Amino acid sequence: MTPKGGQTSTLAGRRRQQVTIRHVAADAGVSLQTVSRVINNAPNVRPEVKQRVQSSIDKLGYVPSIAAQRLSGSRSYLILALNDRDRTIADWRERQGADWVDQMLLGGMLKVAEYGYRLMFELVDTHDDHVERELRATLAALQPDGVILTPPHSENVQITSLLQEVGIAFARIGSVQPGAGVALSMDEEEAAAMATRHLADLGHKRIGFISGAPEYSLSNRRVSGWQGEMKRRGLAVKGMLAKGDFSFESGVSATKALLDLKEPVTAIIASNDRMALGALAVAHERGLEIPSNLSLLSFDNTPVVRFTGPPLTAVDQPVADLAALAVEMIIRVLRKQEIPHQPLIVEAGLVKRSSTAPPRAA
Amino acid sequence: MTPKGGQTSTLAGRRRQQVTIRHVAADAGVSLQTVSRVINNAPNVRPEVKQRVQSSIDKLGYVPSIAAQRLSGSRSYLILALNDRDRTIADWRERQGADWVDQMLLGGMLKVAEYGYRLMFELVDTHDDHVERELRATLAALQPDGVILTPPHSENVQITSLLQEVGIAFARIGSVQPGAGVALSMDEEEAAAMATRHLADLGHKRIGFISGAPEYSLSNRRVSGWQGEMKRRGLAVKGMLAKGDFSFESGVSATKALLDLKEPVTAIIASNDRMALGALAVAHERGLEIPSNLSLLSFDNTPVVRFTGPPLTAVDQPVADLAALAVEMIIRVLRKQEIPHQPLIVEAGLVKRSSTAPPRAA
DNA sequence: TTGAAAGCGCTAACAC
DNA sequence: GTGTTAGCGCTTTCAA
Repeated sequence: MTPKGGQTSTLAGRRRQQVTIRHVAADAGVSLQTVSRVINNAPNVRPEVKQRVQSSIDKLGYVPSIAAQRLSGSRSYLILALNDRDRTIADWRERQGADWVDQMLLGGMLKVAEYGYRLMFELVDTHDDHVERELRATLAALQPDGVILTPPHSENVQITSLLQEVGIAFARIGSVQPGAGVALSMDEEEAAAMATRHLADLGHKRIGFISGAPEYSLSNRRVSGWQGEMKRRGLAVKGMLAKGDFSFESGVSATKALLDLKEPVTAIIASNDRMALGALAVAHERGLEIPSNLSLLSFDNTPVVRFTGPPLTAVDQPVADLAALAVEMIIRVLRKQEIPHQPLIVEAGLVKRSSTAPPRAA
Repeated sequence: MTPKGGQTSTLAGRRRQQVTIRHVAADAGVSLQTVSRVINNAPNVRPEVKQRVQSSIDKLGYVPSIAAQRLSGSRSYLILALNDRDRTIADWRERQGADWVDQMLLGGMLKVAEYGYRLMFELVDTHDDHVERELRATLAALQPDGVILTPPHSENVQITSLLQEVGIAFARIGSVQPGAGVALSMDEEEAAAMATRHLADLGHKRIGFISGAPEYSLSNRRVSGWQGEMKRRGLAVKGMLAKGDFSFESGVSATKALLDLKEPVTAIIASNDRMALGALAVAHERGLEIPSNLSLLSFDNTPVVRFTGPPLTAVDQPVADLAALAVEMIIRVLRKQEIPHQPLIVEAGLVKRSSTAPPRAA
C-alpha cells in the first residue's frame, strides 16, 4: 500500500512527506524501529538487515524529517551561528568588504555538512534589554542542538548563562574566558606581538598602536601583545597607544594623534582594517608616502586591503578555521566526547604586502 | 500542574520544550485548539478569550515549536535561499570581496523577519548529476515553505521542475524566463545600455565589451544592452565583443584582445568586477593610465572596486532589493495573494568613480 | 464559538 | 536482534 509519491498537490497546499520511515519499513519488511536504528547507526541490527533497509532507503530516496526527529526528542541536526545584529547589518550596508560572515559560513557550513548537520545563521540584538526573551524565542522555535557565539556575544553573560541554563552545547569564538561553553580564539596577543616584531625587525623603534573598541575583549589582548613585544625590545610605548573604536573615523583621529606627537611614530599598527583605511587617508592627505614615510599594518586582512594603494600588510584572522573548530567542538559535546577545558587557541597569520618597509632614517 | 521550567537538564541531554501550548491552555483555562487559533490569528475566537490567551502567552513566554507546527501539516516558517555550491565556496575562499551572499542575507533576512519567517542559506551542487536527489533531500529534511533561487539555479530546469512538482513556492532571482515560480531580475539590458551611454556621452566611440560566462543568461542580456545602445548611436560593435567567463584570467585575455585590435578600443565594459580587475592589471602592465588612456567600467560594484587604483565606475546590482522582493513574492504566494505574471524588473544603479573619462583624442 | 480526537514522522523505552 | 507501544507539540478534521 505504499503511496505512489505522485500524490503531491501541485498547488502550494498541505505538503506531506513523500517518503516516510513507514514506507521504508514496509519496503524492507521490517519494523519502523529497525529503520530508525539504521538511520541513526544504532547497534543491534544484523548487517544483512541493515543492508536491506539501506537499499530500500536508497531506492525510495528516503530522507528523515528533521522536524519529526526533533519532535520525538532527538537531535534537530541544527547548529545556530549567532552574530551581533547591529554590527552585522552595518557591515553589510556599508559594503566595505568585511567578510567575517562569509568566512564563518565557509568554515561552519562545510564542517557541519561532514557530520550531517545544518548551519543556521541568525542575528541577535545585543543592546536590547530583552536579549534573553529574543534568544529564548529563537531557541524555542528552532531548537538547535548547538550554538556558536561570536564577539561580542561570546562574553555576554546574559547569553552564555541562558545557554547554560537550557543546556545547549555552545562555543564562544573570540573568547578566552573560562566558563560554560567551549572558548576558542585566535591568539590575539601573539598576533599583535608578531606584527610588532615584523615592524621592529624592519628597524622601527617608534611603533604606534591604534586600539579597538573596548567592549571587545580582544582589543585589550591586542594592546597587550604590542606592549609586551615593545617592552621586550626595550622600545618606548608611552604616548604611542591611540584609542580607536574600529571605525574609520577613529582610525583617522588616532592616526593624527600618533603623527602629531613631538616625536612622531614611523609605523602604525591598526587593530582592524577599517581604522587602517582611516590611517591611509590621513597619510594621503598629509602627503606621507607609504611605506617610505610611514609603515602601516592592520588586523583582519579583509579583501579590500589587497586593493588599496599600497596593498596592506595585515594580520590574518583565521575566521573560517575558528568556525570549523567551533562546530567540531559542539559536535564533540553532543557525542559526549571529551573536550578541552582550556580555551582553544588558533594561530594567526601575517600577510606581508607593500605597506611596511624599513623606516626612512633607519 | 504547570511545570516550573527549571526542570531543564543542565547537561546537554534530552531537551523538551519548556512552555508548550498545553501550558498556555491550562493557564488561560481554554482548550489547546483555542490557543492554536490565537497563535495563528484564526477566526472564531471571542476578543476577550483571545486577550486572555495572549496574556498567558506573554506571561509564560510561550513560542510555538516550528518542528511541531511543521509536523502537523502547517507552515515551517522557513524560506530556503539556494546558492551554487562551487561558485560560492570559490568566492569565499578567494576572498576577492564578492559580497553577493552578504547582500542577499541583508535583503532576505530583514524581510523574512518582518513576516515572522526565518531564512536559511544552503548550497546546492549544480554540476552534480544528482542535483535532484540532493535537492529532494534538503527539501525533505528542512521542509521549507518557500525557496529562493539564484543564478545559475534560477534557470536550471531540473531544479525548477522539481520545485514545481513538490508544490513549493519559489522565486527565481536573475531570471526573466516565463514558467513556474516568480521571476525577478535586475534590468540587465538597460544596465548595460546605461553603462554604454555613460561612456558614449563622454565621447567614446570604440567601446569594447567583455561578456560573462554563457551559462548565465544575464551574460547575453548584458551583451544585448551594449549592442543595442551602440547601434542606436551608430557606433560599430564589430570585433569589440570579447568573450569572458567572469574570471580574472578571462578579463586579462579579453582586454588584451580588445587592446590589440587594429583600432584599439578607448573604453571597456567588463561584465563583472573580477574581469575588470583583470583589465586593470593589463592596463597597468602596458603602462596605460586609467582613465586618461583607457576608460574602464564594470558590473557588480563589489566592495573592492572602491579601493582599486583608480576606483572603478560600476553598475550596481541591487542584490539586497532583489532578495527582499523575492521574499515578499514568496509570502504572497503562501498567502494565496495575487502575484504578477510578468517577470519583476528592478532598476540597476550606476556608480560613477574615477575610472571613466573622455577619451584622450576626443 | 469552542472543544475532543486523531495523527503528522519519528525515537525512547520497553518487551520479546 | 527486533518489534511494539507511547508520545513529542502542534494542527487538522469534525462534533458539540
